[in-house]
Amino acid sequence: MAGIDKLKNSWINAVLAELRRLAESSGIDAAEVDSAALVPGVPPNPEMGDIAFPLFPYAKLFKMAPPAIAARLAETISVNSGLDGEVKVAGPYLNVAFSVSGVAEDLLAATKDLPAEYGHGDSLKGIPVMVEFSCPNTNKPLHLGHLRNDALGESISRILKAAGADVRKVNLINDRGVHICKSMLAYKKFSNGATPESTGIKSDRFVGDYYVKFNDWVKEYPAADEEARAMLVAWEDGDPEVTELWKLMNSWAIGGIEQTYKATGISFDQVYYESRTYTLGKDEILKGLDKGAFYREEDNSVWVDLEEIGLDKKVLLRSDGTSLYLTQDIGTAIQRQKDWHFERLVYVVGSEQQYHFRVLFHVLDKLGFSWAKNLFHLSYGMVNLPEGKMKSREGTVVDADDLIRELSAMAAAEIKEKEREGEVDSVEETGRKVALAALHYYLLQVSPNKDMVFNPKESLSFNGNTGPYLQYMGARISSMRRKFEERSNEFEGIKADGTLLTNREERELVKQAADFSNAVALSAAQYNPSVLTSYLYEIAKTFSRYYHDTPILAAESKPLVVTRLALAEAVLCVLKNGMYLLNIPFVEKM
RNA sequence: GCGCCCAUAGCUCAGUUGGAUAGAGCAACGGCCUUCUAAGCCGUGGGUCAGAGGUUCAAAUCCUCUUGGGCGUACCA
Repeated sequence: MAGIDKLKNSWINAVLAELRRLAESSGIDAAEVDSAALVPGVPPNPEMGDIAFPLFPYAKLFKMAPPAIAARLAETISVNSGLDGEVKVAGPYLNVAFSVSGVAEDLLAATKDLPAEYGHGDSLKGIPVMVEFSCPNTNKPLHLGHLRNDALGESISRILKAAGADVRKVNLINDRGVHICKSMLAYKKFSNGATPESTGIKSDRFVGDYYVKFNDWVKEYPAADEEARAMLVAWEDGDPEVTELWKLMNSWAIGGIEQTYKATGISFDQVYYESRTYTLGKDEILKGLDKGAFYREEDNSVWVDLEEIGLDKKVLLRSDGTSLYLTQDIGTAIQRQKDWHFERLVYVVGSEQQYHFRVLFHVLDKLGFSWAKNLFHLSYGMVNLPEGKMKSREGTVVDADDLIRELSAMAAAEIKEKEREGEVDSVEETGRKVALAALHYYLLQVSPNKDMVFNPKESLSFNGNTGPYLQYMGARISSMRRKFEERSNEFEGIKADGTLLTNREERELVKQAADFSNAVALSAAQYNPSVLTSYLYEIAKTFSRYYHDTPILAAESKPLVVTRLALAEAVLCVLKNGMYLLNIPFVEKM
């Protein structure tokens, strides 16, 4: 447990002990003091203390007004507890301003040399968690909606891992179905053998363009739909020519998508392909049928009755015996459990599929799988434009590659405008990293379950509550470190001393930095990276104010320089590790 | 129709699980670059937390209803 949690706990125990003492002296059974009712908070401003105990819940028991209880506790608590700290009565609250020097010492020791594990915890220690995300189609390139999915999936995977879980990231590529055949058909009809190489078009976009062509074509030639379906049948029969084309176009689509993953820092431990999983699940359904979990209709289709969970009924096998999306997901989940014994499986999938996952989890439970209770749908809302939904028909879909390219160019232009070209290592590379910071922060600062609005103009901002702001603070501290290194001989043998950190911002920074692992744990428990975006923005802002007002390298004594720099490095450690959890690139210079 | 989700400043979003005067960024206005990067710092204005009831010492937060919006409710994925 971090120093700050220990300190808080000892004060909680001290207040409880004091409450019991007060009870006994008032002729009340000390067992009547409800420890669960004592929920400490944080005073509205730091001058009022570091921890607050609202005493309303005890008014009834003591038949005293809360301010009177606070006053009585304050009289004796310091002496009885032996704890070091200033106790302040603020109306019905008992506030404590404790000494942070012990916390500061722990913090400076724990963050020395910027260990990448600082902030990691064990709230999910050893739990194998599989996280599925992205799941693209191979008929078109990624768009803004995928970027939210990818950002959430990658970030929550990193967060769960930092909370101690054993995480396995998996993708399920939707590489079969009639939509793929549509691209293939249009390619056969219109390409004249063109390739991504011959045209210089990014390969997933190249495939997507034929999907668009198909949709134009089918308006004039409705039989194209029928031809696409026929092609799917030929594919399922293993027709060599169709299979060959399918392989070729899939390799283009997937190759292009992988380039985008690389550009955005997304990766997977294992990739599943729907072309190989789409027949799974059938046997399991038949087993369930034997056990009486499902029932067969006269037309031979198999159904599950969902009345137990307040829903209707759902088909699991078509009358011709073939699988559906749901059936495949059942089979895939079982297959994954065989591949890797997860305790939890998190599906990062849009909120429009909530119904699907309720059914999926329920069916797996009915089939008797113990792990079915730990399946979780991390449902996220849609990304809309200021004008409304993105619509491919109206061409308002924001392409992922285009967006990243535009953002990167804007960031690069900003670097030039600020005349920092000579300072950064590479304008292009730094611009790209700043762009990703803006994008990922923007997508992750919103609670996942909510729909969000993406305004292409405003969202591209690099000022204020944004990813680049975090990068900027990191770069500033990095810069200070370099300057310190140049003069390090002046400070030989001088050690950081936590007791020197006494001003308001220093105390705040110590407390905030010490709280990092709690923020990580909370973020993991809630499957919500926005907990971390808020936390990091707060600490960055505190630091920004601090170094604006307080000289660090020019502090009045050498021990103070060393100590303040160590504090800055503690903040840097938090920023760096925290940004990693949000997939926001760290930059030494910007 | 039924189910799930959402509604907080002009705009985009937070709000630590029910606690102190509801916060931040953007936008607007006003200050601060011979001093560790001005992608910054400080300040001003801006709110009936959609509305109405209820529970509670205490509600943006929990419950009910109403209004407005989104998404589902396929032998599609």
